Amino acid sequence: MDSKIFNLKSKLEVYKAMTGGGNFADCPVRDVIQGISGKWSSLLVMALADKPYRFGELRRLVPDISQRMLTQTLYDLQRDGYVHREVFPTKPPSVEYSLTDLGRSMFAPLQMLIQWAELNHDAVREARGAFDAASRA
Amino acid sequence: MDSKIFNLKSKLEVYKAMTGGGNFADCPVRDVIQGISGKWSSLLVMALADKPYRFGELRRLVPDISQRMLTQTLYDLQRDGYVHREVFPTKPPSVEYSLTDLGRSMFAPLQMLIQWAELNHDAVREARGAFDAASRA
DNA sequence: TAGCGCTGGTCTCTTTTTGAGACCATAAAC
DNA sequence: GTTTATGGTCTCAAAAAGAGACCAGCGCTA
Repeated sequence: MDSKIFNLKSKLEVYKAMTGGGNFADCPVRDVIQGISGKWSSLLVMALADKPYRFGELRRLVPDISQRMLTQTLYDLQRDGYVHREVFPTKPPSVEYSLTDLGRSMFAPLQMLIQWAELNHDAVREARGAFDAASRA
Repeated sequence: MDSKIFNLKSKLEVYKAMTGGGNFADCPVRDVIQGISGKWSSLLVMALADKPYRFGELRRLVPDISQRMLTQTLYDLQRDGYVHREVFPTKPPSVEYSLTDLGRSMFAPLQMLIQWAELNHDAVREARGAFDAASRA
């Protein structure tokens, strides 16, 4: 195994060995991936990678997130160690959210995916269009 | 801008210009990212990156997915052009799912994230533990 | 001093999404 | 003739998400 990135074949074997059952349940990678694969998580990490933002600023930046989900997603990201939450005792108190070192470290590979998305959204939209046209026929 | 990966500051500006409103709504990256950030999507892409699998095989590989969600997630992945579905006229008919070129191309950056998760799941679990301990106190 | 707005939330209600599991047709194997 | 395997769909319950009212504290303004 000289490649830096293991191919998936061996990954599958590793998981099978780890979980003892030959399947993906309780896979640690799943645990981490699911934490950042929510509807809003990657978007917020992306925003915070730019610079720290306050609650209201994030709300305006992502206008179609509900206040409830913004609160909860930030809470989850904080719990998993990606985001730092700091309250400033102004009147009224303001709260600033920023990425931790772990968060920045995670953003690096996430950015690869974002870049791929940026380069390939035309291909995806085209595939979608073709598929829908075919299923209408 | 000599870096291959643009920093997010400029991304934000680009989106603001594109959407005209200075926010993340209708961002094309969101459109693509949300398609692959479902609970099961990345997991299935990961499995199919190994080799083509049949419906029942995937079901056994990911035992805690419901049949309904497996059907639907595969359908969505097929619609977005990541997965190819082929029916073999055996009795009973068998169906094989495989990654398309687009799917394989997307798996490359996804794998970076998977690798990060693999290397850092301890850090995440530790952060989670510390956070929960602190909030109980 | 009475109203208003701004802060970052929480609470409740409704709608959407997901999960659990029954059901289906076909044909081969037992 | 009963069971087994195929890849689904259908229905109903549970969980998650969205919409929007409400809240407390203070500053501003009229």
